[in-house]
Amino acid sequence: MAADTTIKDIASELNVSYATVSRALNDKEGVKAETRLRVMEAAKDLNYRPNAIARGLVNRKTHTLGLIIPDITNPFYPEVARGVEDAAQEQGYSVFLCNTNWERKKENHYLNLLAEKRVDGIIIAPVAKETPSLERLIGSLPCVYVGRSPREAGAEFITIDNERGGYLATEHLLKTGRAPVGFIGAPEDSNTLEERLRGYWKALAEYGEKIDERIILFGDFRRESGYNLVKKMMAERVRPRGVFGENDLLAIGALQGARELGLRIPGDLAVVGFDDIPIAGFPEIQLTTIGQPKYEMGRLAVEMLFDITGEKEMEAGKSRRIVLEPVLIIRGTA
Amino acid sequence: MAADTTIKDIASELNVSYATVSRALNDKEGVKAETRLRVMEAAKDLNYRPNAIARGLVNRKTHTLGLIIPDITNPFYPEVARGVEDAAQEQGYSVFLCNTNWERKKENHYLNLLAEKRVDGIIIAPVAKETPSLERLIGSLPCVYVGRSPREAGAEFITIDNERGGYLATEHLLKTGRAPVGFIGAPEDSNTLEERLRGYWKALAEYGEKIDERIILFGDFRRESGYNLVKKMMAERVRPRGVFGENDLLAIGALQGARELGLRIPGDLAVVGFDDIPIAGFPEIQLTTIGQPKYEMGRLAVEMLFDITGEKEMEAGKSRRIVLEPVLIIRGTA
DNA sequence: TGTAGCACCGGAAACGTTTGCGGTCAAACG
DNA sequence: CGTTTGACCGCAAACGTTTCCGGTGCTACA
Repeated sequence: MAADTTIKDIASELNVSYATVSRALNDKEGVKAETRLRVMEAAKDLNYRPNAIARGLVNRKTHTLGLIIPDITNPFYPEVARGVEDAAQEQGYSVFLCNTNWERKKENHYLNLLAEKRVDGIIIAPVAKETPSLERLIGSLPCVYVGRSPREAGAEFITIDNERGGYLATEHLLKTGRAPVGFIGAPEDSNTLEERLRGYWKALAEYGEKIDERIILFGDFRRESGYNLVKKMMAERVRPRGVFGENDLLAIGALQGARELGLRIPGDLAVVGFDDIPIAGFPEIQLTTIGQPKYEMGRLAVEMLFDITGEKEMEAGKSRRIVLEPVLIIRGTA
Repeated sequence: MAADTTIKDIASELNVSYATVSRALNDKEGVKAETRLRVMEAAKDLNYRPNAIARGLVNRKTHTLGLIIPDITNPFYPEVARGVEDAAQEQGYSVFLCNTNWERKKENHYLNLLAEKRVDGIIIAPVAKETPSLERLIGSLPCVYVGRSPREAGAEFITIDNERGGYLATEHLLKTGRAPVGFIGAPEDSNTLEERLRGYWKALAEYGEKIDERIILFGDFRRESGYNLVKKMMAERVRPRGVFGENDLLAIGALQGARELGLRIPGDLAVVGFDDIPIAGFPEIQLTTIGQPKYEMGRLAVEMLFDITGEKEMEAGKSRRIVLEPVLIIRGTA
């Protein structure tokens, strides 16, 4: 709008070259202390604001990160978002927050956009099992996956062991005598489904239970889905006495659906979720679940990114391909 | 990293000037259909990606918005964030999400950063009653406030009538015979406190109750604060039979603290909150509260922004200074 | 055949920085 | 007094685009 004052304005005001102004403003050497002072002063007077766009063009660096998440409305993601934002800001970076709403098309769109905007790196919690459009970018744009370990070798990631998490959840249900236990999940090819489901299968197998497709139900990631699915599940002939929800929102929905059916929790039906979102710990909910260090994962993702770009090396001994150990948090629902 | 291919690469590949390439790529006229095709093809072959930085420099437009919110972890804000993101994306804009963590220093920092990055506009849910550093920017950078009406004339905003909301909440408590009713709020100079508190006062006055400082308590914006504050309040000699929480998180914390004290809700203590975050409607919570159209507010904010910049006029009749009517949502806690 | 008009294209400036290179000037050295 | 040195600074190129202005060649008309 109102024409910004540029480095040239300062230069002509002071009768120096604008190279000098640039040097003065950036604390580069080769400019007299007095000149530097005059420049600083003029800059303040003229209300000068460096143009990060121009700067980015010549430096080929934008000091900007892209963060792609599927659903900012799911309390899991804001937590990791805070982690990445805090860590990024500490290094003077800012972040583009992109919400894919679980749509691959949108994910794709944002991936391209971020590449065009020449962000210095991307952190992504992908929508689905695979992200082909990203794989094409890798190599030209540093990237770390969070929450899922990507198929391709060479890609960096931070995640927890989803299979083990699924196993732990199901095992807990089984160990406390809740067979048969059902599964409530998101759409078939979602990012973490497969692994968590595999953990579920594994526990079933280990405890001599067989897989029953009638109580393995898929919907979407919203709470309502858990609510509907549990009702559907309870209408089957095999009535499960335990349910494992792929995430907490789903599990909480299941809780609510079950209660509406008149079931007592955990007496008639035990429920365990995944993520340990803040609400899960509310006294009114007390959801048994699998914990993930969300905020820390966000931070770590940024650290890994900076390690790749050379912006800042990680502490020795830290890997760029981290899979964290999930922990079972036993509360009231199982 | 791997050197990006530029418009010049395409040009030299095809033995045309890069002006022509630019025209072809941007669907400008003045280039033969056949040439255009050849350019498009070469662009695809060379995996060309327009450089938004360079583009932004010459166009003086970044197609980027800044969104500043105090706490992405409070479910209120992700909701409005989704609104702005969706609306922005529809016009081909992306958004910088900045989280101030209720710190004015960080807010300030981000304001400067966004200005340097030459975003095309800013949407801000401010930390405090006043935002001096922003006021200096206004005029050079289009901006709309959300959730609070700024002091200065001329600034655009979308908010609900916080005073009326506070009034409605308190009135409901009073009308149902819950006097004395206490107030739980955030730090003294927070963005919405004053107005909501004024509504509280007004209702008190209207119902012949007098203000009792002992049951007007301030903490921060987290749930824990509500939890602690209600306990403190209940230790006073004047034992309130109703509490109005400045936001839902606070109110829910109060709920939990009160229950832990052995109080029955709403029998012994009635609680009403503000915001109507998703959890408030959970069967386990059933918080009576004041509703705000969060998502819509986000959308409207960017519409207003685009109206200012001339990017896209708003529908006729819509104002750029909107104060919405709050609605009381009666559920189980009052 | 000369010329006006038009479609297509190229040259070059501009956007606001950073930075390599070279120039000036004074001090210091022989 | 001449030369070297080093501190300070200016010039100009570069980053990757867009866009204005003009030039070329062709068609169509007089």
